[in-house]
Amino acid sequence: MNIKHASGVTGLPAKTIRYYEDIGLVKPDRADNGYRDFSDVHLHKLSFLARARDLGFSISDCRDLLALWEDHDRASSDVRAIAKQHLTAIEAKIACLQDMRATLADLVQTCAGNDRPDCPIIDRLRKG
Amino acid sequence: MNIKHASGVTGLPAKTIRYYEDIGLVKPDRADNGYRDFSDVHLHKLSFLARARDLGFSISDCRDLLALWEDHDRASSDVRAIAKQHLTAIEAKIACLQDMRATLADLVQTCAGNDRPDCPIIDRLRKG
DNA sequence: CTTGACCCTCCCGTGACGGGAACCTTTATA
DNA sequence: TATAAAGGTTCCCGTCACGGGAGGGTCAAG
Repeated sequence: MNIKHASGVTGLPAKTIRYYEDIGLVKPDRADNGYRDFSDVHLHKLSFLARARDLGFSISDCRDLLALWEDHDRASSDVRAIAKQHLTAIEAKIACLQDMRATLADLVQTCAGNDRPDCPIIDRLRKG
Repeated sequence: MNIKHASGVTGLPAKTIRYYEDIGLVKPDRADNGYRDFSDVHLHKLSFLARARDLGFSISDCRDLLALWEDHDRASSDVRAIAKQHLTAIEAKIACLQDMRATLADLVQTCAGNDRPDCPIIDRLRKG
C-alpha cells in the first residue's frame, strides 16, 4: 500500500507520515521502485499515532506509548503515568489560558471600542 | 543603559531583547563601543512588549499594538479589535484543551494503573 | 506517446527565542 | 600594572512538528 493510500486510511498527510519515518516512529518496507510500502501493522501504528497526537501527546510521548503498545507485558501503570503527566500539563495550560482570558475579557469589556483615543487596553499594557 | 540593565528593568532576557531589535520592534541607540544603549522610551516599549506577550499576544499582534500605542490619535476600537480577536482564539484553545482533558481524565480514571497489562488507554489509542 | 497523477529526496521556512562559539571592552582585584 | 571576571558583540545552529516547493523518477490511462 503506497503512501497516498496510507494517508487516506489514517488521515495523516503524506508529509507527516514521511516525517514519522524520518524520526523512526514507523519503518515501512520499500518496493523495488523505491516507493514506501505500508502493511496493516504500519497502518495500525500510524492510526495509533494520529489518535495520540490528536489527544495532544507530544511526539516523545507517542514514542513511549508506541513502545508500551508493542510490549504486551508492560504494566498499565506505565501507560497511566504518561497519560497522567500529560493531563497535568494540559490542566496547567488551561489554567494559564483562563487567567489570560479573564484579564482580556475584562479589558475588552472596559474598552469603549469607539473613535476616541482613550483605551484601557493600551493603558494596561503601558502601566502593567 | 546597557542591555543587562534593560533586562533587569523589563524582566526580559537579553537574548529576547536582541531578538526584538532584530525583528524591528525596538531600535536602541549604540554607544561608541558598539554596545546597545536603551533610553527610557525603549524601556517603556520593552515593558509594554513583556506585558503583551505575557497576555499571550503574538509578536505580530504586539507589533500592531505598539504602533497603536504610539499613535495617540488612533481609535480605541482598533485596539479592541485586536484584543477581541485574541480573546476568541484563546477561548477556542481552552475549549480544545478541555475536550482533551475530559477524554484523558476519563481514560486515566478508567485505567487501573497496576502491574497488569490490560490498559484502556492503549485500547482507546488502538481502536480509536 | 503523452499526459497527469503519483512517488522520491532535499532544502528552506515557520514562532519565539535559547545555547554556545569566537571575539572585544570594561571593571574589579591582586 | 597585570590579569581575570564580567560584561558586551555577531553569528550560527537547535528547538517542535511539520508544510511548501524544487527537481526529478515512475506508473497507469487514453
